[in-house]
Amino acid sequence: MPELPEVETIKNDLAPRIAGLRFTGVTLLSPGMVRRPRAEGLSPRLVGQTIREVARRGKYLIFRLSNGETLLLHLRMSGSLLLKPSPAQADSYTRAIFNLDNGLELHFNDRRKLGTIELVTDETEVTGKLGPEPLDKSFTSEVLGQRLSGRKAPIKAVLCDQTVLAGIGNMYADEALFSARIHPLKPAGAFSREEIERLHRAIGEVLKVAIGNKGASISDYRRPYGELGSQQYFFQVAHRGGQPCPVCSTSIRRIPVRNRGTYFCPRCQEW
DNA sequence: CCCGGAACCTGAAGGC
DNA sequence: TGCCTTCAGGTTCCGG
Repeated sequence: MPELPEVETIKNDLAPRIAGLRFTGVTLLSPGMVRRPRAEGLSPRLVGQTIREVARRGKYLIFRLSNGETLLLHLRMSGSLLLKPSPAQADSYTRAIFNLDNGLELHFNDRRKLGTIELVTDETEVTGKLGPEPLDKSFTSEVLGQRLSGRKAPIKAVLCDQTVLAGIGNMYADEALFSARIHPLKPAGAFSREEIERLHRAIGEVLKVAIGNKGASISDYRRPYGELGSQQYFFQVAHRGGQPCPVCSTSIRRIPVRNRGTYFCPRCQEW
């Protein structure tokens, strides 16, 4: 599942290969994934535009275009972006093909069709409600404390709320909470300053390590040339239910939080 | 505003 | 072998 480290890896892989290229065609195999404009309106507005810049905000992959407009892709749970030499064979999960003027094709593959494609004049129409970027210098532990204050929902759920903090999802929320030794069900607004500082540090470290490992290929995630990430081999608790905690060897538990599989060590993360 | 649950979507995995 | 159910989890919507 692509979260911040996976999208960051895709951005880093794609940017040097496609920045400066021009879109020469778009084929929509699952038009329903286009949120705006209407699917028929996408191609006329996109074709002919040059990619000025490839960026990331939260879990959105952003293509800033020469005419000032912005193409935003979201991979949701099962999406991937593959860069292939043209003509490339679409497979059964290919939902959109973007042709580029140097003969490359960008394939948006998505088993479950939950990914989204948006082309907008003002990208804040899409990203405006996102919380801070967790790796920005301006994201301090004070900011984290302020964002959590007053909230009674489980910290795990609040960490996954993109309007609170952008880019963290199920896997990295579990990893950050383990690293900070915080129980996932504790109310988000009830932490001491020391616990918030621990959580803040854990979020930064977990994300940076995962980016260094090029993301986690738990299910469908692939890098643009089809390579896997390696972060899945280094997870401490995520997707490791029943296995021993790497710190204390207690069996890692899996509980539902907001209907999401949540992994934690009941000893290291005592209530 | 905040919270929790359902819905979206479809292939993979597991039970019988 | 095959049918059926459950699971996966990012986001949005809805009711309380």
